[in-house]
Parts: sequence; C-alpha cells; structure tokens
Amino acid sequence: MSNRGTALTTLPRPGHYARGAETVDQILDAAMDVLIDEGAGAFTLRRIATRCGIQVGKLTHHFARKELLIQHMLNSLLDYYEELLDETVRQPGLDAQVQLELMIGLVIDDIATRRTTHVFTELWALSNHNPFVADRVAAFYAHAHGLLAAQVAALNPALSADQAEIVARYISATMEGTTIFAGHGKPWAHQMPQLKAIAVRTLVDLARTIRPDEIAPLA
Amino acid sequence: MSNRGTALTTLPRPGHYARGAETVDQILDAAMDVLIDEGAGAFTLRRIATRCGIQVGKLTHHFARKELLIQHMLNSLLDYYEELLDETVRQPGLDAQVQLELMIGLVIDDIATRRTTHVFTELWALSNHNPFVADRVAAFYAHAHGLLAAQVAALNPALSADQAEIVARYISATMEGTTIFAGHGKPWAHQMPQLKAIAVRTLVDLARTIRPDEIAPLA
Amino acid sequence: MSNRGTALTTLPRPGHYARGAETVDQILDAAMDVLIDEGAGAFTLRRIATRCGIQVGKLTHHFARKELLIQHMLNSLLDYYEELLDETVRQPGLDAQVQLELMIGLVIDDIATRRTTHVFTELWALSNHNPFVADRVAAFYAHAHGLLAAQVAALNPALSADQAEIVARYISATMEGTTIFAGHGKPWAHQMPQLKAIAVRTLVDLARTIRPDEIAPLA
Amino acid sequence: MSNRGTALTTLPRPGHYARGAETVDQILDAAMDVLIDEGAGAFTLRRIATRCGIQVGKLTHHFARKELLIQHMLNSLLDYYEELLDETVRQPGLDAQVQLELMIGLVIDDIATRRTTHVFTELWALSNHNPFVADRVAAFYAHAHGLLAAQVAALNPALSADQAEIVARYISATMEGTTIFAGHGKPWAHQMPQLKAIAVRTLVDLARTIRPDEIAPLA
DNA sequence: AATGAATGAGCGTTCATTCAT
DNA sequence: TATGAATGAACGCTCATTCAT
Repeated sequence: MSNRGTALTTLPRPGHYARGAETVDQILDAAMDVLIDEGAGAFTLRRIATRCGIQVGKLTHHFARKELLIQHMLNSLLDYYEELLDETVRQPGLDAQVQLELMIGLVIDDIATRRTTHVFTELWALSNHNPFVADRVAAFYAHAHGLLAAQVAALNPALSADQAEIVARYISATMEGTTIFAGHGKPWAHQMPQLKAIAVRTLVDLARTIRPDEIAPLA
Repeated sequence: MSNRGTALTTLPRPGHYARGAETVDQILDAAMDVLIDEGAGAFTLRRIATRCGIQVGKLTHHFARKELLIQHMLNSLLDYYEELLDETVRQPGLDAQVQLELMIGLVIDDIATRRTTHVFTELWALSNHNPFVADRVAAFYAHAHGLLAAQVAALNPALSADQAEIVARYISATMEGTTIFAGHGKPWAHQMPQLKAIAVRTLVDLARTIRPDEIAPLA
Repeated sequence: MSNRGTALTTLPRPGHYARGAETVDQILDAAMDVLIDEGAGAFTLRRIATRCGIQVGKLTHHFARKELLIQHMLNSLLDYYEELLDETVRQPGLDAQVQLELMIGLVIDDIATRRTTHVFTELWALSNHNPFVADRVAAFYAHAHGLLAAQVAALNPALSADQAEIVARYISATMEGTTIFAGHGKPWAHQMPQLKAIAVRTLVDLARTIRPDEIAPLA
Repeated sequence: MSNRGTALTTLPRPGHYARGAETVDQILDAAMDVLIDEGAGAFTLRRIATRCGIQVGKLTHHFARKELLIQHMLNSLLDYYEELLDETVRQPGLDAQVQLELMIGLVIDDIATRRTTHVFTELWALSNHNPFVADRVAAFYAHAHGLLAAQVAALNPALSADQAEIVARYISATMEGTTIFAGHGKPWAHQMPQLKAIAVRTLVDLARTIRPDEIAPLA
C-alpha cells in the first residue's frame, strides 16, 4: 500500500556523509517550519536559509533547484503521516468498527493541530499548479483511503472494492473538510469536539449500513 | 443575512467616474483570473496588469496597496457566492427537505467547477496568514452556514439554534472536503457524482434524525 | 537693497482669486513644513498634498512644475527673512556698534530655531545642484551682507566698500557656521549662548579695528 | 583620538574575498562620486551601479540595505578627513601658534575644494533626519574640535578644558561657515583668500587673547 | 477652474539561480 | 565540497507629470 519504492520517493537523497545528512535534515526541518509558520508565499530559499543559520549558497549546494527541496520536504512530511496511519492500523485485536472509530478520531485530532491545519491547506493550494505536489498529495490520499477502505470493506461486505473506496473517500472528505472551519486558528475551532462526535458516529454508521445501490449518481 | 453594508464590504470603491469604474472592473476581473489560472504565487501586480493590457502604474493608481486590490476582489467574489446561495433559498413553495437537497446539490456542483475549486483552495491557504482574507472568508461561511442552519432547524425542531448551526457546519465540511479529492482537476474528479449522491442522501438524513444528545463531545 | 521687483521675485503668482490664493498659501505653507520636518528627500508633491488635505491633481493645477512650487516657496521664505533683517536695521537712533551687536544677536538666536536650522541646511545642499535655489539664496545673502556691510562701513571708515563687504561676509560666515554645531537639535546646541557671546564681542571688535591691509590674501 | 575601533567604524565590512573587496571599493567610490556630483537627491542605487558598470543586484548583494552603503561610505569618507587632520597635528617641532595657523589654513583650503564643499553641505542636510549620519558627523567634529582645542589650550593656559573646546568650536564654525559663501562654485568663491586671511589672523589672535570671563553667555 | 484618470520611469528590495574560488 | 560573488528579472510601490472631463 505504501508508495515507498515508487518513483515518487526514490529521489537521490542529498548529503551522503553524516555531516551533510545533518545539514540536509536541518534544511528540511527549516523549510517545513517556514511553510507552516509563514505560508507558501514566504517559502523562499532566503527565509529557509536564515532559519537554519546558513547561507543561500550552502542551501543551493544541497538542493540545486528549489523544486528539489520541495520534493524532499514533501516526501519526508507525507512519509511521516503515512507512517502514523499505518501504525494505527497495525494495532492487533481490534474489530473493524473500533478500528475505524479510532482512525477517524485520530485524523480529526491531528487536523486540529497547527502543523496539519497549515501544511495541508497550503498543499491543497499548491496542488492546483504544481504537478509534483499534486501527485505526491494524491499518492498520500490514495494510501490513506486504501487503509480506510479496508475497514469499510470489513464492516460492510456487500460493497465492492470500488464502492468501499468511494465510501472511504467520502469519510475522508468530511474529515478534511473540518480543517477549513475548525482547524487550528479557524473561527470555529472550539466546535471541533462536536464535529468530531458527529463524524465518528455518523461515518461509522454510514460505513456499516450503506447499500451498494446508494453509491450511484442521482438519477 | 448578507453582509452587504457591513464594514467588510464598505471599502471606498475606486473609480468614481465612468472611465475609472470600467478600468477598476477590468482589473478585478483580471486579478480573479490570475488567482484562478496561476495561483496565489503568481498573483502579482505585473501579471494582473499584463492581463488587462495596462501598466502597473495605472493599476496602483486605482489600488494604492496590493492588499486593497485583494480586499475588493475578495468582496466582489464572495458577494457573488452569497448572492448565489440567497437565490437558492429565496425559491418559494419548497419544503425544507427539498430545499436542503437542492442546496447541497448546488454547492457540490459548484465545487466541481474550475473556478470554485481553485479559488477556495487558495483562499483557505491565504487565510492562514492574511487576517483580512481569514475574516472575509469566515464571514462568507457564517452566512452560508446560517442559511443551511435554517433548513436544518426546520427539519429538526428538537435542535437548539446552536445545535442546528453545528450540524450545518458539519454538512458544509463534508461538501467543502470533496473539493480536495474530487474538485476540478483533482485525481478523483470522476467520482464526484457518487460522492454527491452519498452526501445528499446522508446529510439530509442526518439533519432530520440527529438527536440533540448526539451533538456533544465524546466522553 | 531688497530684490523685490527683480526677475527672481516676479514670478507670475498663481491663484488670482481669493479662493485660489488661499489654497496657494496653504500649499506653500505645507511645502515649507515638509521641507523643515522631513527634509529635501521627502519633499514630494504627494507629501505636500497630503499635508494640506488636497490631491496631487489640485496641487499641480496651481503649480504646473514642481520647480515652480520650489521657487514660490523659496521667495516667500526668503522675503520673510529679508523683511526681518530690514526691520532690525530700520530701528532709529541706534549707533552702528549697537546696531551690529543687535543684528548678530538676532541672527544667531534665529539660527537656533528649528525652522532656520533645518531650512538653511537644506538650502545649502540644494544650492549645489539647483541653479534657481543657488541664485535665490545668493540674492538673500547679498542682501543680508549689504546690511551688515553698511554697519561695518559706519564703524570703520578706513575700509573701502568692497572691504566692508568682505568683513560682512566673514561675520556672516561665523554666524551661519554655528548652525552646524549648535543649531536646533545639533550636538552642541547647549553651547550656543557661549558661541553667541564670543561672536558678538569678537566680530564687532573685528569690524571696528581691522585695517585694510589685513584684508588681503596671505603672502 | 581617532574613532577607529569604536562602534561607529566596526561595521562588518562586506567583501571578504579579494574579488569582492575590489568591487566593494568600487561601489564606495562610485557612491561618493554620485553624492558629490549629483547630490543626495540623486543618490540612488541605480545611479551608483551605473557609475561602476555593475547591476543593481550586484550592489545589493554587497550592501543589503541602502543605509549600510551610506554608513560604510560615510565611515570611509570621514576616516579619511580625520586622518588628514591627524597628520597635520603629528608634525613635530612646530609651536602651537604655527600649528593652529597651519590647521586653519589647511581646513579652509580643503573647504574650497569641490569635494569638500559638496559633501559637507549634503551631510549637514542629511544630519537633520538621518540619525546615523548625524552621529557620525558629530563624532567627526568632536575629533576635529579636540585637535583644535589642544592647540588653543597650549596657546592660552588660562582657559579650562571646556573653555578651550568652546573656542575651538567657534573657530571651526567660522571655517565651516565659509563653505556657504566661498566654497567651490559658491558666488563669492573668489573672496576665499581674503576670508582665509582674516580667519587665520583673527582666530589665532582670539585663541591667544580671549579671557575665561569672555566665554560666558551675555547677561 | 478644478480634479480624478492615466502614465511610465524609477525607487529600494527580494528572488532563484549560476559562477568562481 | 563548500561558500561567497555575481546575476538579472521581478517584486510592490512612489514619483512628477500629462490627459480628459
């Protein structure tokens, strides 16, 4: 399910030696911080270099193009989120309903963090015009929706694989949508607990009870 | 319900004379086009000026600060969307359920357009760091959620006003969330009809049947 | 002695009607304030217009070129200073020594004001590259030195007219020079009383006792 | 006596490599030339860059802020003038009167040069609104007046240190004041020899003969 | 007469990238 | 390899001036 090993993540990693690797990690961390703290509009090599106390020249030595830096940063970021989801699913001995409730709760809690609220809203916007970002984000959601679809399929065997995936996508849409209104710093952040309660109850119910014929375009 | 006449929309409008007003409209249109076609990263005075065949100097004559241009553009844009929603609600003789189904369908159809997919994803990102954008977008959603909450309250009299509003917010989150996966140009745009079908059925059901005690944080 | 009526001051004055004349005076006052408060680097039509609450268009209606505004402002300013000196000299019944002491004291007191300190330092700089400013300032000093030379000549009949004028120029140089160190806001402004005391005593002495042969280049 | 090593002159100097250092010197020279030849109003990065045949980008690479360029240029300039004065004083075997005559003559000769006339009139004006320029120019005059005061004290042991300094300031005021009337390009530049003759004679006399009680504010 | 609209050059500054040591 | 130097386009904005009503 993971996209590790695909073209998207097999970028030649800069910094083969220990010292270089450290610097590269510092740069990637600083880049993430700039994106989160100041937004895509302030995502410049200068700002990133300043944040880790190095010169732009050193930065461009490790990442010859800005785009390469974006790609490594994005892989590092989304690998982390994928790992987070994988860990949740790896917990043994949970039945599918509890597992799904757990995932929905975890995702919504994460959405409420400053990091996730900021970084994903930026990525959705960047996806409009940057093909790499679009592809990598799509791969991330494909992975996440695969994990959700597995739980949906387990709860509702009447659904085909495609149908379970669509239900998973619907569940994910609801969760991601809360970012906009109740994410970190958003005007109704204080209502996130209620939205989470409705989501957990409603979406698990939906997964259990939806009939294949209901997943069809309206006449 | 509209925010017309509030502080947010009473910016002194440039272009008092006929000639100037035309130019101002051209500029605002061009600015929207740049934001939609090229994204916030390309939203520069020069690109906007080029698009309407004028010089940067002329542009800054009408909008002394870039921020003012953003504000007028945003007001113009969101006024339009608010008007769209208001018209839907103004239709007489429809019962609340049909009305709500209609609204959900209309919003999701609109989300699937290139314009709406692009512009809202950009606005969500800009909201992270631009207070004016954040406030104006929040005012727009407050308006939209008010309209939705009215239908929810009509369908489900057991809910308090606050509870109806939270349900409305949940409905809106689901709809907006589809932008990310099935908006224009997004990888699962072809699944939008299915997502729409699930949304219409599920969300109207939710509005009708949710009990007040279910809208509470999980223990 | 006055240069009134010469080419320098016979600029066609804008604003023939009462209302226009008022506006013109407001503009000239605002221009002076900008020059004094913000310096030549901030002496722009926009800043001046802002200060009197009008638009740049209105300002350029009254003064088609910035240079014209400078010229009128400068005439108005230096006419005022010339008038001030003339009044001092017009006092009847004073002998030449008292008259000279009075003038030196008055000039140095005036130099210590914010207005005079700022405006003259700006004019000295502008004179380097703006011929009109250079000429008008030269005319002002020619007038002032003429008044001083008359007192010197009265005190020291042995001097030729040219020699008296040179002594007057020397006296004036000392006075103007105090601007730099002890003018308003300058680091040794608190020593101006001592400098003034030395100037009054020394310069009057010089005027009385200098011999014609001492006013000659060193061998 | 020099301010070398003080905070004012320990700006981190750009251009660590030989190539960069050359460029920095070229830029500083060009900047001085622009200030002298065209005045503070024309002191722009573009004009400076044009003068040394480089691009504006290269200029801002070495001096990130225009203000930094001004500061380095000013330090370089006034260090030079301080060095000039120091050399004059360092001449051995001269008695105080000759030394003072020499200094006055040298300063007035220097004032008559195009460079000095232009640059100091600009600096006096800039001092009104630019704190760095004001402080650096004040430091220069403090240094210069210290050298003069030493000669005055030697000639006139009855004066206290403070009184000698005030006399030095008075001497300096007279000298600087000649800039305005008889500096390079000024209307009475041809009278500079006479003004110099009067200054040398009168000011040395003053230094020798002034009594402490004469250096006091007028009653 | 009076004033907003329009203009284009120029401002200081930032940008991603390339060059040279 | 590592890093300052160099580059030139682009950035938002201000400027004095001209145009049109």
